[in-house]
Amino acid sequence: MTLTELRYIVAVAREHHFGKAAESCFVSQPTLSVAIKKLEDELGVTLFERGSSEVAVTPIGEQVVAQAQKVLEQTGAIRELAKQGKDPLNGALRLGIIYTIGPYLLPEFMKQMIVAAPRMPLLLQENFTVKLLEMVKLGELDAAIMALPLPESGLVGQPLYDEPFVVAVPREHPWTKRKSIGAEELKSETMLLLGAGHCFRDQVLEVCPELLRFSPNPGGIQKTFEGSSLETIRHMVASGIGITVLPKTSVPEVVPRDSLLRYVPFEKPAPDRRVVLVWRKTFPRLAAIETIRQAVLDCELNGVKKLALPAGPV
Amino acid sequence: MTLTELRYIVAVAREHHFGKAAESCFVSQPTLSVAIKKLEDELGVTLFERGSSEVAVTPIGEQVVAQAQKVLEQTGAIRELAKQGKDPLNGALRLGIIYTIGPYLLPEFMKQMIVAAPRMPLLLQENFTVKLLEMVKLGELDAAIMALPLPESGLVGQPLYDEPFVVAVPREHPWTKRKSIGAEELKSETMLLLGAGHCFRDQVLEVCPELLRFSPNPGGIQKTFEGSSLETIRHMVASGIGITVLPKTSVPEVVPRDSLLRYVPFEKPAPDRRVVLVWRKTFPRLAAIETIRQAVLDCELNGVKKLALPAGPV
DNA sequence: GAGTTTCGATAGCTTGGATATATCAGCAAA
DNA sequence: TTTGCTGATATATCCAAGCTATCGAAACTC
Repeated sequence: MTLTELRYIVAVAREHHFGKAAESCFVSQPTLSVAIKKLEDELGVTLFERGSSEVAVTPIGEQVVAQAQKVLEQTGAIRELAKQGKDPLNGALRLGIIYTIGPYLLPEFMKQMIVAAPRMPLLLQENFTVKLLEMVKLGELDAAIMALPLPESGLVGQPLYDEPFVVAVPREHPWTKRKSIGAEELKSETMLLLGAGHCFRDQVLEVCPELLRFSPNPGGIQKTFEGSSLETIRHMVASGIGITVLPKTSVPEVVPRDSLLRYVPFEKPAPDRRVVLVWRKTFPRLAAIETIRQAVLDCELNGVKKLALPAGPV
Repeated sequence: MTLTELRYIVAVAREHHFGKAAESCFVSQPTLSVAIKKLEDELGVTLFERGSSEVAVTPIGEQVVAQAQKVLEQTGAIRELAKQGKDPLNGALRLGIIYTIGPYLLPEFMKQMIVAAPRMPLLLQENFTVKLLEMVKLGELDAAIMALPLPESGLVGQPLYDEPFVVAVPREHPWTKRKSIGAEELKSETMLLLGAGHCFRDQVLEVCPELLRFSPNPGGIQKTFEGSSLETIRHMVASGIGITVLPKTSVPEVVPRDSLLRYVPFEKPAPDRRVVLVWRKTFPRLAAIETIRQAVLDCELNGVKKLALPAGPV
């Protein structure tokens, strides 16, 4: 049984005439006759009673034709589904993002995406880098935004932007007078850090490895706060416990006069981190990926360097 | 799009593995891969995301596969329909029968049919020969039982039995003493006949053409009763208006003592009529036709000669 | 890290079936 | 009897579905 044969019998039932049915199917009359014979043989029933100058549909033929029409309608529905699903920018996309980027990138990013891909709702999830990588790999997420460096993952990624680090100090801190800070100076201060798992913690330690020498001494110069976020760290800095390092995108463009914090850049070349978009190499909706990348690049981001580098394995 | 391709994608969605899906479809893996590629190209969407050591179904793929399953179920329903409709003795059959046979054949015939083809209900219709022939020809009936001779009809028929005629007279009629009657003697009596359209009327006139010479004289020896039936004629004979000729099957096997009628056979060779079963040459349920014929032959019919002659054009 | 295994994609070939044209056979009307 | 219409049949052609063999990438093993 083939869909073509079903189309043929529906046409004959409609036209009551093999020749006209063949014409309406854009095939020759013998083609249609043979095909219907084949179907009748396969089903073991006579669908049409061929009389001279008239073709009658047998009772069983009526039933089969009606069912064939249903089948054809349902195949039409498949095409319809495909047509609607054809647009890669149509349908939800599951996007992961790390904790230290999400709160600062998403507000503007979502505005861009709603314009760029109004029919692609985003299912967002904040998590740690390693967890996001795993979820992308398992197909639980379609893509994720995170920062380098990444462990070997078998995924592909594309750089989005480089984001410098800045030092955040209390309003009364002596460094508020400074134009810039050297990385090695951090070790002389009480440094508040995110808990293990946050990649940003590791990135900061990378900038000033000497901080590690005092770890894991909770009463020492370096303090680690598990389960915390950059915002809670920021509040702690405001209270005068210590200082911290923040990614530039988390710092407001204009710091209000009454803010309890002040931000001081690093000496050039300022340490930074590279933010990338990663996805499975096999993910089929590449246009969706590109739209996300473009939406990020279109965001007004405080002091970052947008990148136009090719995608590659990460 | 083909049903085979739909089977393939359903298998892949089920197995999450091209090789196993191919195996379950009894084809080679390349065959299945190529077929799915072809369907994806035709629909313009990616149905499966081929990763290393796992195959994921895309969101649109999920929808398409679900719809494909519906289609396959519905095609299964076609096969099911065909299987049930395969038996020619399954499903109603529309049978016509002439007025002068129906009341006498049907009681026993229906008993036979219920045994021979319990799943083939009969839609019965009594009418005149010419009307029945027309309806069979137009496909409004599937078959009909009637008596020869027939006008050229383009149908095929098969003899069932030969039925002798008998003379019916009032109980007090002098012919009740006779062993047999000659056809030419009828013209001396007041003859009651069915109205025009009843073939039996013509068959009786054929037996004794001299009756026609007095027609259409309503006050004469021959009386015609339009809209009547053999039973009403019989009652009129009982009342003594005249005599009539009846087919043997309408005469009870044993005539009750208190009957107002008596039946006298014709001289040998007794005039008779041939009862046949007719159908369209193209009618596909030949087994149903044969079952009907056999059921008639199995009937206990009063003094008829069953026939075993081949079918032929009538 | 080299070798092995797994899995889907690709290449090349074979064959069956779907299609076409040409023709036939049956039937009805002229 | 002829003519025209209908679906069936014969034969040829060609595409596509199928196969085997092989590749390339990735993952696993030792």
